[in-house]
Amino acid sequence: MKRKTVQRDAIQGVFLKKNRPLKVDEILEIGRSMVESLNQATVYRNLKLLVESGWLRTIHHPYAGTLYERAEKAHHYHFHCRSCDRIFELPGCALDKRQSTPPGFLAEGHEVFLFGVCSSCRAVAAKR
Amino acid sequence: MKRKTVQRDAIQGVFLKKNRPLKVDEILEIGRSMVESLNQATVYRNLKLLVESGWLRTIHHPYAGTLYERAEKAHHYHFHCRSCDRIFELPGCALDKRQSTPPGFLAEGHEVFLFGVCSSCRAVAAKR
DNA sequence: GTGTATGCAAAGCTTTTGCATAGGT
DNA sequence: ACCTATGCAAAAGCTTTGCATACAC
Repeated sequence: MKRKTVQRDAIQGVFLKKNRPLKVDEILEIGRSMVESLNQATVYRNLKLLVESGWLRTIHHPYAGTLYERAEKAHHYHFHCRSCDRIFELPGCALDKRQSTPPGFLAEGHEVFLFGVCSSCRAVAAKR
Repeated sequence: MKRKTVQRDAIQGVFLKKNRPLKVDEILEIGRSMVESLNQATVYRNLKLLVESGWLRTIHHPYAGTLYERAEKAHHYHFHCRSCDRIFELPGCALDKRQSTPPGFLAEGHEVFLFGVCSSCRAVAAKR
């Protein structure tokens, strides 16, 4: 049976507080400000639990590695700015599933990552 | 200056021979059948060189990790079959870039991974 | 002959796991 | 009181790096 622990509460709290995709070391660091003893292994174990229970979802960032975000958010894409290195969440789903899936294939889900320069970085570049 | 070596020749040969996305351990194993002494570190160093020179491209598979494929191939998506675990290359690009990119953002590239069941696995499942 | 690329081994990361024990129920 | 979840430390991938030497030029 799944027990309620202050550690898992803290980990979930981190996501509620930050409301953006997070890396494991960020979760650990922020979580420790809530529960001092919080351990790396505990974070990994709870992330796995939370993904399995459907509370979290993993994102696979080509450069930054694995990120986690709340699963309740609607399906969306991610945009990585190569200038400021931030990750943005893009609303909507612009993939034509029928066109992208060959006959006979069943697509159950997809992950999209875009790369480029975000609007604020472009504005800065234009000024120079 | 970049010297020609039998090791890099072999690594490139592996891609020409297999003509599909490959993992590092596959490249090492197949490459060793061509150059017995081929070393892991050499593979990693040459993969980096070949990516930088534009001969190879990396794919970031959410489960299998990093894969490499020849860069000369046209832009395409990847499909991972959760039943047989194979990775398929899907022709074409069905993403509406304008729709998926917010105003002010410059999208320079994107990576798409689809998950589901491939046609042959579906056929097998249907028979049962 | 000169200097880069290789092989080998060690080290760095990220993630997982074994084990004793604290703590939720 | 029971037994799961935690903390700690070690281990297990994957990738990078330092160093002596082989070999491409």
